Amino acid sequence: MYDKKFTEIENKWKTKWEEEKVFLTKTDVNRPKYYVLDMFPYPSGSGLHVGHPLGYVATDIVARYKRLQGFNVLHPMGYDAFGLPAEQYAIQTGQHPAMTTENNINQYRKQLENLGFSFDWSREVRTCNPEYYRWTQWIFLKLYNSWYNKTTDKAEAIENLITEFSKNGNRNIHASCSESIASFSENDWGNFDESTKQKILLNYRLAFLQEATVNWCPMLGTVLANEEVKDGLSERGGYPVIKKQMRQWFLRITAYADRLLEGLERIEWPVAVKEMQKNWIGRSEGAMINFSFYKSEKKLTIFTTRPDTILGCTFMVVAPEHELLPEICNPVNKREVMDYIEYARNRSERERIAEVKNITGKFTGAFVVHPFSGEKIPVWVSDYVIFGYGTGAIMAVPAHDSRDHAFAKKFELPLVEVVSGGDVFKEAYEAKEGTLINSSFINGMSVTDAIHCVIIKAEEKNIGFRKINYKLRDAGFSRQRYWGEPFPVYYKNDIPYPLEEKELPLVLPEAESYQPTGTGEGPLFKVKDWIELPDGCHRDSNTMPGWAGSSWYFIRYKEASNKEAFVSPENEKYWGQVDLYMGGTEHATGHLLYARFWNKFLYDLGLVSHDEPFYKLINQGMIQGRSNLVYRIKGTNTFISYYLRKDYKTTPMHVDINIVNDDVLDIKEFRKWNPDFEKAEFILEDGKYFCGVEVEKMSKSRFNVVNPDDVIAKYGADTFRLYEMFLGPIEQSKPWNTHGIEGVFRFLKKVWRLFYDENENWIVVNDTPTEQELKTIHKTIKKTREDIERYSFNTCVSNFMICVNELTDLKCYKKEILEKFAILLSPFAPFISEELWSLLGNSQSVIYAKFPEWEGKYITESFFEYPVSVNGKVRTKINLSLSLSEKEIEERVLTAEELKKWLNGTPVKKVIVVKGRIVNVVV
RNA sequence: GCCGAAGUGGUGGAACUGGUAGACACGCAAGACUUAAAAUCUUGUGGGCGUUGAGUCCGUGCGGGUUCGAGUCCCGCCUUUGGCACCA
Repeated sequence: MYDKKFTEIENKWKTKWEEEKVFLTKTDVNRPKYYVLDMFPYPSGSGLHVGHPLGYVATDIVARYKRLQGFNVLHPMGYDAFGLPAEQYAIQTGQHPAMTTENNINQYRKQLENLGFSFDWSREVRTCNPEYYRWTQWIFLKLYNSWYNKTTDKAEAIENLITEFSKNGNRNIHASCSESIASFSENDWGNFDESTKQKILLNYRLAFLQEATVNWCPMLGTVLANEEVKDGLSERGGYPVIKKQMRQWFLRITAYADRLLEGLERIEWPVAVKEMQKNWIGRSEGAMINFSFYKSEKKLTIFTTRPDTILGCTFMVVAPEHELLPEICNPVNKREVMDYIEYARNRSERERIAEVKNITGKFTGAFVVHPFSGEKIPVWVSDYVIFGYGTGAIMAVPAHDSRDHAFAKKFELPLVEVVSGGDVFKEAYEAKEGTLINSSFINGMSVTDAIHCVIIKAEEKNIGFRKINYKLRDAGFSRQRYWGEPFPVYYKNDIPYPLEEKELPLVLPEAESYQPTGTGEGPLFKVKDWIELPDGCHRDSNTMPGWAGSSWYFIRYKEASNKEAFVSPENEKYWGQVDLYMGGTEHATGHLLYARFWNKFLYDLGLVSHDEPFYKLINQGMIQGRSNLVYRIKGTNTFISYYLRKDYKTTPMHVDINIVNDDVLDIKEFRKWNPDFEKAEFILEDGKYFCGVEVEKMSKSRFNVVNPDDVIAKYGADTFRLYEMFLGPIEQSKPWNTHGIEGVFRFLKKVWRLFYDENENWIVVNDTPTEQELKTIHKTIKKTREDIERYSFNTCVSNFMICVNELTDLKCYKKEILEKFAILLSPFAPFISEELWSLLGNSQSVIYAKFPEWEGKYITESFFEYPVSVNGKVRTKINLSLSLSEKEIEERVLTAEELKKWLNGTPVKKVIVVKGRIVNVVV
């Protein structure tokens, strides 16, 4: 019986697959390739839980399916092994992160192997391995040695730029750079000293150092990326985050903003992820417009997306950090304004967000002159204007912007309606519909026309120009951390210089302490003999962020063993784009954006062949935990059963789901579980203690983690795989619930019984299949193909069940049929399929089999039972030949006896016949 | 507030381009086997009315619309969920 044998079968094939290296993949230009990839895991200390494999099972099915179709399939796995948790653990326990990481990886590997995945382990990568991060550092140096040429719209070597500078200065250069650089001639360039040259070049490099306001987390002692900060708190740990000025490495992702946006059109990704990336990039079209200060040469430049409302501008607002602020302040207001700047600086990000409704600001005493109306307009300062976006200054149009409206209301500033259509005294009218009023030369125009007209006019007057702005910021790339890639640079007189390629990898040195210094230097700062170089130069004490290694690992898989290059051109080209990429939504704006950026950069250098790395993306849903709760009556050691708890004040507590059965607590085990509960009292109902239930994230602290190893021990990996697929569509999140697993297990037992009777006698015969049997199997082949192609794995499993139910009813034990079925099942339940395949007399593994083709002649029906409806309601069914024409069907239906009572003599208006589908009679 | 996704039996879900709603499975109920339990097998299972059986009405979050025909398309609402949130 299968239920006694599955462990033996699974162990047998696991060993055999490994011995025979059946999953080893080699480049083969004579076969079409298929690249199917999972987002590689961070090997955490708690191992895999049942949620992790969901995506892996799906990709493994696709990988095995594509192999059966003759594709050469690349299906690798590796580990995102650098990162914070290992380091936090090291700080707590003093164990080297390399050690704990290695242990965790071994644990993961074992668990993954138990699940029967067809990974080519010879290609495994670990981002913390020097042989891997040597190339991460190499790519960093490529970024450092490149600039973005806007004219050719791609990254180019920095040498070209230097050559151009020495020929023509920077007058012809159109580049992405940090700040606008004063123009210089070829002579100037020649006369600049080394330090000036390097500082200028840093402005152009794609990896560059910059003093910048960063998210500094004092508790973690590190800088965090925007996406690591949620609501002003660190995502990890939930500690407060403040703004701090620091010199950091940045990657110039903003140079790629437009291409990152455009590329989304050419890939098949979930709309939600595309939307998120679009929002994150945040492209907005508008204009830069200068307002001259009253009786001054100085200008205030603002960015607006609504130049049409310019005549409705009644005041200006600048961010507290705005550089002009100190000089433009009227002496009378200066004191107050300076106090305000100080106040704004000391407000943490969290306070600022929490107090959005608390509008603050000060009048600077300065005025600008309206470029079109000539009116004198006051300039205010407020922290509702963000320094980091646009120019850090805005023209306020209270009638048509709700933030300006609120500000005007609070400080009693005037308001002028310029677009008709709303009640602007009540609330700002922000719609782009309506006619311009009170607006001199644009009166009567539509919003769209007015926007265009104002920009043209501003360009004519030389006070402004069309401008596209992005929310996307250059990516901070320094972390004050130990467990990451060291920067392959050294500093001489505070100027960074790259290491030579042959000096790579720059290996992470041993450290005595992993504690952050707290001063903004990384822990490496304390490793003096590493950080300080004999010639007086020094290294960077920071390391790269977690996403560095994961931004290109999908390329390394194409040739993980290459010692001379990050990948050879042949292998890169052969495996090309990732055809299917599976992973969680949590990487929508982090990993997936950075990986696209790095890949586009490598594409510009001609190092990869596709500018979009991942063609098809699927986000697998989360498997949530199903927690159980017990309720302790406050101030006592008495626990009250779930349905009785309402009359008491109780504290809910998570309880280990392993000592709960069908929500009933095992009191004996509970007493043993924690010494505090040894003497606990219980108030029961029907002699049972019922627990509460909550569906939430699976985590150790909630005691709701289900380990796949336990499920596999009880039912086997095949059942586990089938069950995870059977739960529902792959993209959907769902709670783990073992109730249904029996059904899938039963199914495999039923499969087994098509080969063996209840006394374990082999019952397969070589007889010729009947029409019915052929129909069943060919129907299933067709459906399985179609469903895998659209990633509908749950319906595949249903269809296997239907097929087996039918074959069981038909008592079909025929080799010809069962052999086909074993192949169909093999991507989903590889172990049992492999066993049955070999029992059927095949000496080679089922992975070398050919996926069966279905033939229309076995499936085509000659008759169809037409549902006949009258006025859209199904009234009867009439069995008719499918060869009948629509006219003939109509005649047969109208004369049919069964329909008489419904027609009841009423004249028939119309008959709709859909061949092979339905007949509808309209009366 | 803005943007996106989704609401189908007691439960997970199916229904691909509008064409027999509830496939498949869980659960439940009844029965067979068994001293008994488990396992296995058989039958039933959206709701109401009716009933020996047939029958018949209602039913895919709610209200409207398009259509011979709507779970599916359109409009308006409600709920759940994910993301963004002073981005000018």
